[in-house]
Amino acid sequence: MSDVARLASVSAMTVSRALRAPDTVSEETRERIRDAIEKTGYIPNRLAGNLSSRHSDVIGLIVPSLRNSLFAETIQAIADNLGKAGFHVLIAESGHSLEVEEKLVLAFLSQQVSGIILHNTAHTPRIRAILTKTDIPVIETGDLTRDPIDIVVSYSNFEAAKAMTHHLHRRGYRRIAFVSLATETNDRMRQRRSGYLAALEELDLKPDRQLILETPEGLSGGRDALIRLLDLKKRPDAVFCSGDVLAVGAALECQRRNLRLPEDIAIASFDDLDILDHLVPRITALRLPRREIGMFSANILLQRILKLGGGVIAKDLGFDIIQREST
Amino acid sequence: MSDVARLASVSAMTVSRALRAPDTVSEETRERIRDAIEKTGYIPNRLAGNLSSRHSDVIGLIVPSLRNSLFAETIQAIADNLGKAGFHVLIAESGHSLEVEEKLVLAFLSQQVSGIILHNTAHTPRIRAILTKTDIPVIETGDLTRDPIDIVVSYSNFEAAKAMTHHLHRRGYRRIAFVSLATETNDRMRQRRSGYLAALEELDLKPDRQLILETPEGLSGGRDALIRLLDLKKRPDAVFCSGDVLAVGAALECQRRNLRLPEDIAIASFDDLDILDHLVPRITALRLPRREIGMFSANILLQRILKLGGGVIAKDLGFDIIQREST
DNA sequence: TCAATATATGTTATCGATATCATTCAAAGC
DNA sequence: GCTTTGAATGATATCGATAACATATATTGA
Repeated sequence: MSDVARLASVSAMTVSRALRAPDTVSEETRERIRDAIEKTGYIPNRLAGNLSSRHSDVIGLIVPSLRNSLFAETIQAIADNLGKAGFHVLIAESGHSLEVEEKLVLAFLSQQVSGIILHNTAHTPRIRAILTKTDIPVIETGDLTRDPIDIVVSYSNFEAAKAMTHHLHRRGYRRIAFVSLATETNDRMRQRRSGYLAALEELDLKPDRQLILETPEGLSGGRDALIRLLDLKKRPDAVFCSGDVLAVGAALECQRRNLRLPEDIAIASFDDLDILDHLVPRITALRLPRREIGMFSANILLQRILKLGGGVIAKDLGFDIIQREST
Repeated sequence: MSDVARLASVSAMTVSRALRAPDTVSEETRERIRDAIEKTGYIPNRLAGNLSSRHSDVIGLIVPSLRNSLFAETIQAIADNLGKAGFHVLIAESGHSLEVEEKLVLAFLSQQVSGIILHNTAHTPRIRAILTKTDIPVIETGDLTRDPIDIVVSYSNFEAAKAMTHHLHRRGYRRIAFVSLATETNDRMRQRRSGYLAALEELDLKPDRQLILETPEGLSGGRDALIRLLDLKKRPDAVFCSGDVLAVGAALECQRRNLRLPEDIAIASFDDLDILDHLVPRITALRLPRREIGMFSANILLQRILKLGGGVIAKDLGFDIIQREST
C-alpha cells in the first residue's frame, strides 16, 4: 500500500480512504490512486484491515453434511445475499458431531467472523455459553427451536411432520409408517418423530412400534427401511419418509418389486427434492423453504451487523404440502 | 492475550509460544497459562496472528456450483484432510462465470489464503497472470489440462468420454448420441465432446449433428434431451449423457414412456451418482475419482505449504467404466 | 571450577491497514 | 476583510499477535 501511496504522491491513509470511503477523497486524487493501484498490481490485505478496524467481512456457516445437496440451496442463497453486501462465507462441516461443531465455532471466533450461522439447534453447553456471551449475531436454521441462542430462522419440523401425518390420514391411510434417520445425534429427526406421534394422538391412532423405523442415510437406507416394512405381517398402507432421499430409495424399491403407488403402498417424503417430481409416479412431499431460509438468514445477519435495528428473533417460514400421485 | 499473560505472570510472548509451540515452554508454565486461558475465556485472534506471522491457515476453494452434489465428495475430502492439519476452507461459488471467479480469487488473495483450489481450468487472462505470479500453491481439478497454472489434480474428461464412447461401440451400439450441458461456458463439457468425437473418428463413424445436443442443467434437461432424440426420424440406439444428473432425467423419461433399457435405447452416464445404481435398470456410468481428487489436492497443498518438497505438477487419477444393465 | 551450551523467558519492532486527531486551504458568511 | 465552516489530506497510535533478538538461569563437560 505504501508503494501505491508513493506512486500517487499521497499518504497511505488517503489510499485507504480511496478504497473504503471513496467519497471522502477528491475525484482527481482518486484517479491518481486508481492508476497507481493498477500499475503496482496492489491487492489489499484484509487481515490487516480487519484487525485494524476490528470487524471482518467473513461469516461462518456450519452444516452437518455437505454430501446431501439438502443444504445447497440454503448455502447458495446465503452466499449470494451476503456476497452482494461484500461479505464472504466460510463453510465448515460438523458431520453431526457436537464436539466437531464446538471446535469449528471456536475456530470461527478466532477468525473474528462477523456472524455465525448454524444448522443445528442442539449444542454443547460450552458453545451455548460462548455464543450467548459473544456480541456477533448467531443464527440457527435447522428447526424452529423455542430457546434460540440469538436468532432462529426456520420452519417447524414438529409441525411439518404433524401436518403431513394428518394429510395422509385425510387421504384415507390408517397404518402410517414413519421412517427417519438416527434420532440419537439429530435433533431435527426427533422433532419430526414427535410431530408424527402428536398427529397420531390427535387422530386417536395407536402408535405401532413396528412402524417407527430408523435407517442409515442414503438411497439404500430408504430401500432397506421399505423392505423391513414390507416384511411385516401387518404391512403399513403408507410410509412417511422423513429424511433426505429416503423416499427416493423407497420408491425405487417399489418399482423394482412392481408395487403400485399408491394402491399397494403410499409414500410421502419430508423434503421436496427435484427428483420426487420426476419419478413415476411423482411423490408427495413437504416443500421446505430452503432458499427463503438462506435469504432471510443473510438479510437478518446484515441488518444486525450494520446495526440497522429490526430486532427479529424468530422467523417461521412455514412449509407446504405438495400432494402428488404417490399418496 | 495480555490478560492471560498477566494472570499467569508471564509475558504475552510466552503465552503465544504455549499455544503455537508448546514444547518450547516448560510444563509448569504451560499449565499456569492453560489455567489462565480457561479462567479468562480467551480466544486467540488469528487475524492478528496471521498478519504477524505472514501466513494464514485458510485455503480458498472455488466451485462452479454447489447446487449439484457433484462436488460435495471432493469438498468433503478436501475439508477433512486440510482440517486434520489445522487448516480451514473458504468455499465460494462462481456460477460458471469467469468474471465472478476473478472477483473471488482477488477476494481470496486479499484474505491472504495459503492456497487456492479451482475447479475450472479456463480463466480470465488477468487471473492467470496474477495466479502465476503469486507464490501460494494453486490447484486446478476440473480437467487434466496441459498447461496448468501451477498444479493439476484430475482425470481427463477427454479420455473418459472417449473411453465410454468406445465402450458403447464395443457393446454393439452404432448410433451413439452425445448430450452435454452448455459448452460455451464450460470447458469440461468441450473436452468431453472432443473425446466423443475423437472416438467416433477412431471408429470410422461419421458424427451426426442431430445426435449432439446441449441441454440445460437438471433432471428436466436430461428428460428434454431424451425427448428430442426420440423425436428424430433416425433415433439413436444409445445416449451418452455427459453432465450431472442428465442420465437420471433421461432414464426416468424412458420409464414414463415404458421404453425398455437397453433394448429400445441404451443410456450411459458420465458420472456415477448413487442413484444410477438404484434405478431399474441400473445405469452404466463412468466412475470419477471425486474423493481421491479432494484427498490428493489437500495433501499436495499441504506438502507445498509446509515446504516438504515433492514437486508434483500434474496428477492423473484416472477413471473407471462401470458397466450395468442399461447398455 | 568455569566456559560453553541449552533451556526458558522477556523485550522490542513489526505485520499492513485504519481510527483518531491534526492540519491545510478555499469558499462562505457577516 | 476577517472569522467560520467544511472538504481534503496527513501524522501518529494502535489493532493483537509473532519474529527476531536479548537475557537469565540451568546444565554439561573438560
